[in-house]
Amino acid sequence: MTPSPVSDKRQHVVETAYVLFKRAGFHATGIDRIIAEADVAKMTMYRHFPSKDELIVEVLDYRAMRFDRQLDRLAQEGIPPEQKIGRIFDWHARWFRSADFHGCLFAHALAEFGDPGHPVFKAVVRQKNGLKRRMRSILEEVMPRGRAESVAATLLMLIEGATLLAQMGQADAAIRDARKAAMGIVAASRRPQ
Amino acid sequence: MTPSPVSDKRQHVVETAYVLFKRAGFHATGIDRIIAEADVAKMTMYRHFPSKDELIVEVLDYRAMRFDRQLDRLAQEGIPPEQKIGRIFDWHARWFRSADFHGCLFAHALAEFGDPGHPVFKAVVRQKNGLKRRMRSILEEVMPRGRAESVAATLLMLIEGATLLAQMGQADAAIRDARKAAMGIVAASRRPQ
DNA sequence: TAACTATGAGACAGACCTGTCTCATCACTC
DNA sequence: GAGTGATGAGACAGGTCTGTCTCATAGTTA
Repeated sequence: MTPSPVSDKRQHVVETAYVLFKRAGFHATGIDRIIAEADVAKMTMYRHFPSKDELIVEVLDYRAMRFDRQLDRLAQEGIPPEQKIGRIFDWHARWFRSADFHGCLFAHALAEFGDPGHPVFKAVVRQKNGLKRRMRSILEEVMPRGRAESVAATLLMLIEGATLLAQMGQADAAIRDARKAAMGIVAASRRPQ
Repeated sequence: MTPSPVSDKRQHVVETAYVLFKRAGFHATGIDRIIAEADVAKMTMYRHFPSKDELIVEVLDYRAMRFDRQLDRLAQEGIPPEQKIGRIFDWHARWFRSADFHGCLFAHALAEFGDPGHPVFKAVVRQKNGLKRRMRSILEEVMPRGRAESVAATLLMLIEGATLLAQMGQADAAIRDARKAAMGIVAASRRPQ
């Protein structure tokens, strides 16, 4: 069997690193631990990723891509914006309840890499702005652009806050309250039909 | 001069560690760096704090106390709850604009110490619940207890989300949108006078 | 068969980590 | 002057960190 042109070892390292970073954090997870868990030689890892930082960026970008694809699948044409936004909150409710939930990897990355010039920081900003943009374009169906931007930012804050509360063990109340607040805000800003 | 009964070296270490943790994170800040910056012998530190983890908890508790005292000073009897809540958001607006703002140290601690049994994790939960309780007791003046709990949680989520967006360089828009949403939610839940 | 590529295995360097230990010093008290 | 308690200075242990290096091996391709 010819291995796939872009090696599957590479992807395996990314996915293993993701699990470990999620559980223990970035600085606390050593390269040795990653290669042991992935059952891969150290040089194999360093041939694919020139440094740990670049591996971290790769892991974040990979997760951002998976996240986007999942939300893409939820998006269904022809349903009202309220329902589209509601599905995004429902997705988070399911995430909070999942077995291996440990909070938001991107928020955690921001905590450990606070320098705005750092590639990891930039990867986080990309992901968060992506989610905001997604919600904004949904909202633009029923409100002017500037208003949609504001409401999208508010919804993003509710989601981020809910994720933090969920990590502190208040998942159910958090997503319920956040969802309710979000629906109220969207309704209040909606252009009357 | 007799040194104060509870040594001032101890407090000096706490404050130095706070600045370093805030800038670089917890794992990335070594003991050697802390004692160098505080200009203190290593044994002096370890005589006061049995381990780095306990120093971290001390730093967090110290910051939580300072935070509480600052919000206490803002609380003025006789003004309506809306205004009391508004002042909390204003406090955050000023914080976001301050020179050395690097996001929320407690949220960062949660990112690096995700084990719910860890003393650092518990210190974070204490602080966040404290802020929620503060807002809840303000809201109970004008709405029933259960409603106040829900609204307080929502305001907390807005604040946490705004802090995260502020760290990503969107401080002004974030606090403006969060404040506006908060005021709307409180108004909608207010028991009519 | 020969060449090429990806990988495995692990030694190694050099730095950094937390935490312990000893010994000297200094200020204050009795 | 003797004793006491807090501190300074730094060596030290034992471990872990990232990243580099060499050499062997296996599988595919020409």
